[in-house]
Amino acid sequence: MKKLTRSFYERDALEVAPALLGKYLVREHGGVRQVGRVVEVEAYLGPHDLAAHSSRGRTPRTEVMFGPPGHAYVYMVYGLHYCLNAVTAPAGNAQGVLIRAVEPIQNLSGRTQGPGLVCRAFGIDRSANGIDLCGAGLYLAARAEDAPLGIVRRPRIGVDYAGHWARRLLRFYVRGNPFISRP
DNA sequence: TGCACGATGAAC
DNA sequence: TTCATCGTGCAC
Repeated sequence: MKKLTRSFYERDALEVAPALLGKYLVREHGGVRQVGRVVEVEAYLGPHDLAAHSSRGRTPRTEVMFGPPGHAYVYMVYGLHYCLNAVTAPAGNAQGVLIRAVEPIQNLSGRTQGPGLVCRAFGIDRSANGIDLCGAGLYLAARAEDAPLGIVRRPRIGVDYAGHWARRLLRFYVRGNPFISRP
């Protein structure tokens, strides 16, 4: 497997999101290696995207989003769950791609069909916020034989408050994959 | 300093 | 469809 490099992330989230499908999310800690195949993602396009956290400006929480690409933006939702994003585009653009679901490949227990469940299965919490995805510990990687995938585009989930941004087709998933959070 | 509300998941 | 649960962001 080949770890994705900074340049992979240094592009518009609209481009990075579908490119992440079929890639592998890897976490190595305590001598254990967990692997999941990314099957569902959402793109958040920056401060002008009213569904993106960065649309409220640079705050302590969104600081990482405004930073350099290839870093993990992890936040808590509903006081209960964590969500993992990869920061994309050059620093200051405040874009990101939310990892919504993975297909379990190695050392993952429990369901992984939803952003909160992905973090739970990988043991990802607030302490992972800001981690460099181009380093060790937590990263995304590609396999050599990368067969082309059927990709489905849908509106993002849980962002109905975002006006017309809620209707844009910024959610991407692998066609026919049984591990997506919902059709 | 207080308060309304989530980029969710599970139960009913 | 409802509820759990708490950090954030914004209104006073």
